[in-house]
Amino acid sequence: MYSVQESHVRLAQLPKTKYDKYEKNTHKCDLLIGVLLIRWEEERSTDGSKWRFLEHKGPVFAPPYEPLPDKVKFYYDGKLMKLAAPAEEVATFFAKMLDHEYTTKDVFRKNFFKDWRKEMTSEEKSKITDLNKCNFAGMNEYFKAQSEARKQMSKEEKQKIKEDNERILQEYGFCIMDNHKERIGNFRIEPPGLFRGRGDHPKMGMLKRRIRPEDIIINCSKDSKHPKPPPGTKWKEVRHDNKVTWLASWTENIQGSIKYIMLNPSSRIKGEKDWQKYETARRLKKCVDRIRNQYREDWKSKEMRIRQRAVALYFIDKLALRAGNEKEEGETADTVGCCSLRVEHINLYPKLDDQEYVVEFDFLGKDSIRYYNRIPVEKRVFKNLQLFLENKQPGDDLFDRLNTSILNKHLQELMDGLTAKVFRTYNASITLQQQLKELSCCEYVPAKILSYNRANRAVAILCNHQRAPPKTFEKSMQNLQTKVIPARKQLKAAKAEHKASHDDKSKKAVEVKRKAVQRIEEQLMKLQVQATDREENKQIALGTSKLNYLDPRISVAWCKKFGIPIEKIYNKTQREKFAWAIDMAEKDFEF
DNA sequence: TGCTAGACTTGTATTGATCGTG
DNA sequence: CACGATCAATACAAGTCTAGCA
Repeated sequence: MYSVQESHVRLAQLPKTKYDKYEKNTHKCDLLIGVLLIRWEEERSTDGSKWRFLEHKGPVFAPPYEPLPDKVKFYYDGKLMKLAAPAEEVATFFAKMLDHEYTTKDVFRKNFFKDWRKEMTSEEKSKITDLNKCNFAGMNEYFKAQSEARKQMSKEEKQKIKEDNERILQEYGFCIMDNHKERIGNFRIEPPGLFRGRGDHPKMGMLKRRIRPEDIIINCSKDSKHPKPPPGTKWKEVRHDNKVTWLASWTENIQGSIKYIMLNPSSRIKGEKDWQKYETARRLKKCVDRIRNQYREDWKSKEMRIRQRAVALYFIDKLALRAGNEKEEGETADTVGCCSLRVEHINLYPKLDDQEYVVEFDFLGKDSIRYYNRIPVEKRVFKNLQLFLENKQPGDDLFDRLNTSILNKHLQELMDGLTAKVFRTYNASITLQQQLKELSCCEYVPAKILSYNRANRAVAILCNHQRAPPKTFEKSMQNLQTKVIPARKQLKAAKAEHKASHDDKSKKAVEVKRKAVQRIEEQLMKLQVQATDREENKQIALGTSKLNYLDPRISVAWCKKFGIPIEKIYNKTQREKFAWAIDMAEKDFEF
């Protein structure tokens, strides 16, 4: 009926011709194949359907709760108490987190306690009225011992677990979409637990309830073998919607939002979408000058809404800010993006140090990561901002005549498929390309990698992808330094010996020493490069931009141009995700 | 026009596996 | 070979954006 093919095999075999027609209009590939592929492409996109055939085995559920052994004690107000399973389970969620800062936060404790009480029997409920009187220490110790025991398991036991996991992966971790076997991204249902919101989240500590088959909607094709629910249970629904890409979904109880099971980034469906994203960004490259001129003109508009739109777009373009959708107050942490900036988030300085018209940004963005930046802007922008601030309170919207929907509608008119986030993709990718051109230095491979990382870093800084310095940072830096010093000494010694051996005219010995010197020199250089890289990377996270913003073809082309093995830039998973680019891009690829 | 549900991308934190070293 | 450091994989939260409805 259909043939099953490994995804990466297909990617390696097929796309050359298929992608070529998008890369260059002139392709030398077989015309017939080209035509077929074009038809295949069109078939795929015209009616919005994402697949024709989809078969999978459904999700893997969290294991049922196993009550604690009797030796594990819980005390309330100093008195021993045995909890019934439902309340005990929720108590273990809290007990496991005792070392975490969360459990000291008022909001977390309050939310937890409220939801915990809902799981109690009426007797438990009447006794347990104060979280401060609960003693979870016994439970906490038990779980610590458990995790310790897991670490101490014998090789055989560990091997057994590994094999079991592998078996589950093989059975549930793949699906068949159209003619290919594809890896599923998250085939396990999230287990119950306490909700851990980021930042100042009003719902932190609430109980994330257990998901049952009755909560799950299955999506697959009619003519496939439908997944079976676990014995004695039923799915909420089985549907056959090929306009969407997900295999299963359920509604989560904290925010009431929908969670999905979808395919791995290595899958065709994700890869094509990713590629499309970068093609949109490349189209923006062609018209970005026009758009920039346009918004600069709009700074002078008679209409306030147009000026606001133009200034916001300028920020999105220049600073790579996110769009900034409105959020429901009290449902989530108070974070903002460009369109939702408030008066309190910026400061204006007509003069600051030796710069004019400086705007200072200070706000919490996605995941409550702080964005702090001071930048000089053009006088017109500055004057506009002053105007927007007139008669406003700190809590008022900076752009009161603008939201993401208005902005995106405008962008759509400027270019087909253009939205606010395309600017982030475009600016990230173009920055990488430029930086790679500027920074590329000597032939030494580790130094080349360093310059790649620097280019990557420039992007991460632009996108504000920060991280807290790793806890082990100082120590690992020291470790590196202690390696560098002996290497220096050795080098010196080797050089001296080398020189000395010239005298005895034993050519062989000289050669040996020369090699030794060279080896140590290389080692030393490698260490120094490593140390520099790490220092510069202290509080910047490179992963997010590498995975989501940088057109992988730029990196692939760079590798090909300088003969750098792709493995130095992308690990196995990343190579799978970017298989399309690795296959497609030649050394002269231009973003 | 505004609102919401839904689908999909992006992001950090945590967990698990692997690697290099004493 | 045990151990900690490091890197990769996983988990899941938090964004963006669209479509459809009143």
